[in-house]
Amino acid sequence: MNKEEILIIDDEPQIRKLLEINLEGQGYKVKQAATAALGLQLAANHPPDLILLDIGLPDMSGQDLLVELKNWYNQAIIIISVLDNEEDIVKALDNGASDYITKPFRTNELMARIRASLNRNKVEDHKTILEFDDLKIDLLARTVEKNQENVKLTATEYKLLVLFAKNAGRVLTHQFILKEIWGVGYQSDTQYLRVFVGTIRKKIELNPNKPIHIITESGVGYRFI
Amino acid sequence: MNKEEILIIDDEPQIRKLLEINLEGQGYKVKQAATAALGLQLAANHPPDLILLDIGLPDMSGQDLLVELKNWYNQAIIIISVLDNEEDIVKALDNGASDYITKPFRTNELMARIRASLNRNKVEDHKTILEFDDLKIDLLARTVEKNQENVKLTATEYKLLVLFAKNAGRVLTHQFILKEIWGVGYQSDTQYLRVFVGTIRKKIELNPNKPIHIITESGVGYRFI
DNA sequence: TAAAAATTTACAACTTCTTTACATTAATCA
DNA sequence: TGATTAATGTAAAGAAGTTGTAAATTTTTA
Repeated sequence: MNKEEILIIDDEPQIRKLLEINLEGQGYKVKQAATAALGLQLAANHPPDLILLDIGLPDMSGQDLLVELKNWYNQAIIIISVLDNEEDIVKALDNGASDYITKPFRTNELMARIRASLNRNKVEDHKTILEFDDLKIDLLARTVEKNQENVKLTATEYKLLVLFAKNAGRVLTHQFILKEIWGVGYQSDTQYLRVFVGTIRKKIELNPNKPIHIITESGVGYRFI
Repeated sequence: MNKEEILIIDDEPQIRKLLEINLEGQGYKVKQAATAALGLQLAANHPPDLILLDIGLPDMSGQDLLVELKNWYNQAIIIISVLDNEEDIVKALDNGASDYITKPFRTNELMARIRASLNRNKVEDHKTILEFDDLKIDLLARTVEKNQENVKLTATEYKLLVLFAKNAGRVLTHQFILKEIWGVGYQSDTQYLRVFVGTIRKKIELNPNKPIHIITESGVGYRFI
């Protein structure tokens, strides 16, 4: 099998080095760019399987680069950001980043995220039956089963669950979810989300107090597994 | 056994070629059309066992062609679409498509879908008696029995019940049902549906207040079990 | 033309959505 | 760490939207 390629766009040489060593150790092929301009060029020349993008770049805002890339690059982009900049993270996720990780990061965790994102690329998101452990969603029949038993969801609950399931593993921001389900203009009604996530959890989680499917990412949104 | 025939309607030659090679490799007979007009003509001349229809055709909206075909063509139509465009897919399913797959697709998956659809056709074609617990529908004799007792249904009630029974387990939207039974143009007359579902329930359900066969999916449609 | 079926109307019953109030949990900072 | 603040979760009530039913009216069928 061919080595999977990962492009790192980050201005700090020591971070690049650290990532390079770890990623190559995992058997990935690594390319590097210290500036947004170079990163864009490398990505365009030979699209990698995944991009690691530092959101705080000197020559161009990482956000702009992200938007630029997302115009044509359909694979996973994982954002690297300093810890205390939650606003940037949320914005990046809204702009289509698939995941984020904060500096300083534990390399194990980053590697796991990378594997998950690469996997997701491979797995078809065109399936009509989505399965997650004990949970099964049949998009054609429009039915949901937990342990072979039919679960009755309202129209909105179903829409929400499907949105989560189609983006399994990804963090979806409140904003994004609200826009997708309720449309533009409801983006401050995060309370809806809490109520609906609550009712869905009651229906699909074995233990709604300790959800294993719909995970809360405090301050950001939710992640479905 | 005769080779099963599959008609491909797609304007991209390379997709057609790809499909042709794979399908013939699986032992199917393949016909091709690059335009909606030609596809319609070929289908009419010699109805294939299954149609693969690209929803983004140049000369005619794939949705319109789908509606056109569904007027007389009773077998499986699998939609191929570029975008994972929820709206288009829902619309296509409402218009009677049996399945869909988005480009780029893995051929293995498509082959599996085709086999499944062809199988379903066969089963449906051959089955002239549909049974669900205490309910028995004889399509040839055009009779319905509840606990061995004959149930008298009007023409519309019968059509509706058969539609439900043939799609047992999946949710049928109001739109879809109205189009199938009353035809295009009645798609906002959901009140018909309520009245008819009511009368059918009175005739086939043990307890019409707590239906076990025709289940309401509020805001969406009905599901038959 | 009479009977049956389909359509339409009106309203009751029910389900789902939204909102509010408050409890619980997570994040922050001295 | 523990107190404080912010974010999330839950329950419940009222509003809004959907569905069900009976019955009157129109259309079709025999």
